[in-house]
Amino acid sequence: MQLPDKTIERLSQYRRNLLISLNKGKEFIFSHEIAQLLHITPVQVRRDIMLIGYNGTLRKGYDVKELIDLIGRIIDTDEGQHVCIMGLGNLGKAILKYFSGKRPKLKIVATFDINPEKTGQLFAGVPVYHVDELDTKIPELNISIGIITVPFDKANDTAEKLVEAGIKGILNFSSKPLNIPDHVYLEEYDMITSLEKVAYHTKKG
Amino acid sequence: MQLPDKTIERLSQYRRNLLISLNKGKEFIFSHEIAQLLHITPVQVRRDIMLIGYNGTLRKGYDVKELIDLIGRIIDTDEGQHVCIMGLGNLGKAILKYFSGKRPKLKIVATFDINPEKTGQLFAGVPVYHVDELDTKIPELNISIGIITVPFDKANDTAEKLVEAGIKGILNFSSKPLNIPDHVYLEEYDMITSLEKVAYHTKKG
DNA sequence: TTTTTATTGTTATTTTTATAACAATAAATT
DNA sequence: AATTTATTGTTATAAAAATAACAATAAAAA
Repeated sequence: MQLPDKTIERLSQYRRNLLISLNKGKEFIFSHEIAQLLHITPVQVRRDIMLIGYNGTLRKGYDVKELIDLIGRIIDTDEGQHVCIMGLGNLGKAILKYFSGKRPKLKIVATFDINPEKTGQLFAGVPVYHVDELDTKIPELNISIGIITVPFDKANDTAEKLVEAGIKGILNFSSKPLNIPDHVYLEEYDMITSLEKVAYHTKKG
Repeated sequence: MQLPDKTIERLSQYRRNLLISLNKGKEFIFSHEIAQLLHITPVQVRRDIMLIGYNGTLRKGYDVKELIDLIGRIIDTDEGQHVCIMGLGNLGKAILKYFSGKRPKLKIVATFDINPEKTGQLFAGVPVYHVDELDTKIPELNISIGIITVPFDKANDTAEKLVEAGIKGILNFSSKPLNIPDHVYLEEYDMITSLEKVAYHTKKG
């Protein structure tokens, strides 16, 4: 099943909001209710749900639990994936704390830094290794996803090391376009661009 | 001039990379060189540059300095804009430090929190006010952009307060779709979605 | 001087994404 | 029992974005 990128993004958001609804005791939900949660149109919700091959019940809507489970089967693996953070500066620490516990199937199991004052310790319960240990720790801890939070000028080196160590996907916070081979999935997450986009639109208004 | 959203995003990235090239002493640059920096195609670069109405020199390329200046005139205002951060937790602190000094035309001039242990002090040289002071400080400090880093359940309240205080644009890190009127520009910056997107693509590979 | 080459600028085409239209139908209402 | 209504699922259309095609031309080479 080949899903559009934008659908994947929305599925992630559907699931998070559906979990909240489920916790509130909601068993069924209409497309227009999901749409309202995300501020999009009901058509788009139905289309996404169609694309993942789920069927709701006419006049009753979608079974919240079933939909959550299906989205999970699309995004997650059964065993979950292990994640590491490259660079334990302010941003790395913030991201580590931000994610911890939020997504059970995506577990941050290690962080890597070059500063010997940080390495060998635990931060927020997660071990801090030296970058030199990457080659052994990535396979040993079965890490498939790396989050890069190192400074601009170190980003490409870090990415190359991750690729060499056998990483499968990278989430890049460094605002530096990375040079990695096609078989490694790369998601750029550029704060400066986002803020400048707001600046542009704010300027006009 | 009505520019596509994606073009704006790339302009921001062009500028950052052009600044680096300029500092290395590069005066002219070809579309394929810019493309290489960002890992996109030269056609896309030329098209973006066409859209902003700039003209390069045949066989010589684009004047780096002129292009940087033009992008600045598109994204920034002459006087620059003032920015505030809502919530001084780990993420808020990391973002504050991350941005400080990076963009001279977008200056973080205040942070807001509800914790009385934090308010009334300085963090990284920026004053921390209580959220109750929002209504007076936003106009007083001429703040037009707000960055939301508060937890999920406080996000909508915070956004509403910003809107009431007269904010013009919001960058939302809270992973919570916000309920704000159309005249306020909203940019969602959802880390969890980004990570789950990587997870989905990594799973397949 | 003439030809070739490298590069820009722009129009045309394709692909991706979102929106609209609407058929099907279970449930509710009359 | 017949009609209306609300909702899903899907196909059709439109909009946005990316890519391809190519004309124009200055510079370089012949």
